[in-house]
Amino acid sequence: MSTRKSELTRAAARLFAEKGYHGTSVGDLADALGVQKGSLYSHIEAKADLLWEIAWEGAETFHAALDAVPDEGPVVERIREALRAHLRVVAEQLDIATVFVREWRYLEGERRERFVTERRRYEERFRALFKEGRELGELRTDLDDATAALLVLSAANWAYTWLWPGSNTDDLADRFTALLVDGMRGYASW
Amino acid sequence: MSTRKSELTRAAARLFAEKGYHGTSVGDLADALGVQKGSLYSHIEAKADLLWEIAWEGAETFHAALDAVPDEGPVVERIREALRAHLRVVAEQLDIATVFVREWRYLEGERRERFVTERRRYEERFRALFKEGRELGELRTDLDDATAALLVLSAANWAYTWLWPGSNTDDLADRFTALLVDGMRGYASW
DNA sequence: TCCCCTTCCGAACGATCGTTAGCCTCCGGA
DNA sequence: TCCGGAGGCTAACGATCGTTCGGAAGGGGA
Repeated sequence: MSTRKSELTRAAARLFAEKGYHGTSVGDLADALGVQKGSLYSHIEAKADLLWEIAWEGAETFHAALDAVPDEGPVVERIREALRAHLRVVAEQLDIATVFVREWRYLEGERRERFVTERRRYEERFRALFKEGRELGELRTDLDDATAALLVLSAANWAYTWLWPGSNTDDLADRFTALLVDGMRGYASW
Repeated sequence: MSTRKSELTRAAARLFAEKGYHGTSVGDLADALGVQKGSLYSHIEAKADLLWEIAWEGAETFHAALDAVPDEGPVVERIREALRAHLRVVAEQLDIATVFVREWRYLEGERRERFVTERRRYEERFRALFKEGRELGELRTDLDDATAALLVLSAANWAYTWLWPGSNTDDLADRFTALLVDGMRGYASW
């Protein structure tokens, strides 16, 4: 893939994240590259292609980050690593993450379905960790694992609104994990 | 305010939530009312007015729900009630909540600033609960209250994506609260 | 030297955008 | 009975939308 094409994709990610997909015109994209809008069609067939490429790249990036989490060892550690991995991607690829979380819904047709499937699979991978933790007894056996997973996924999916590129995401992920594991009250009060 | 005007606002909330503000045309709104698009301008001066009205109504609704939470009594109970109040609004006014959480950013100028101020104030009200809980010793004294608040606010802000109108939001809020208070590991393992 | 490939230009396309205007109809109150 | 205002219609406005097209510049490989 040529350099110019990837410049376009990067600019599109930035503008889609900033102004939304429908709020960004092909003219805006052309301006970002210092080029006439007609010229962009040497690189793409349609504006919708850009949205698809960015959203799909996001899916691949998040899945790849999760792949690096071992599938054995203490569950709490793996949850911590999974959250670290996710937040790291958000902070390092904020534009792509934003499109992945918020703008994907403007995908149409078969692409939309493919994306949704992949997104659901990603969330399932998270959920499985909590379920496993409960079943193995590493988390409390009466844990409502679906609710726990929902809480973590909410933090993960909302992160693009408050994370900024320089954040120490590992530290943040650890604090979230510690909080979820030990609770807000702690042993001191009981 | 006439009935017709409120019908328009309701339809706009639904369409903005479904297709996004920029993804919804004035023609779409007119279709929803079974009317020509020019006719809408008997009720509004501009499309942007609708976005403002809906977003602001959302702000008022969420604040009003939080107003019903007592400002004394056990902090954990008040956090629970605050979360209940929030989730209830989301489930009962899903379209408005969606605009409040996601579409507000297409507001422009002074309206945008006013909205952001009000939104920040809402989140501050949540944060204050956790801070108070820690300071009063009702939550663990070494609690990272900012992180705890962020976790709850993430769940609250993300809820519009998975809550559906018939959900038992009180029950859900209680499960979130219990999880946060007691943690995922529980006394059994320590 | 020639040729191809990438990249861009400039101009234009039809479609759709949000908004305005003038006119008409209907209905409730004076 | 008349009047006024609310609400809707039709038609059109200029602007902007995403996209197409023919041509041309430029550079690298043969």
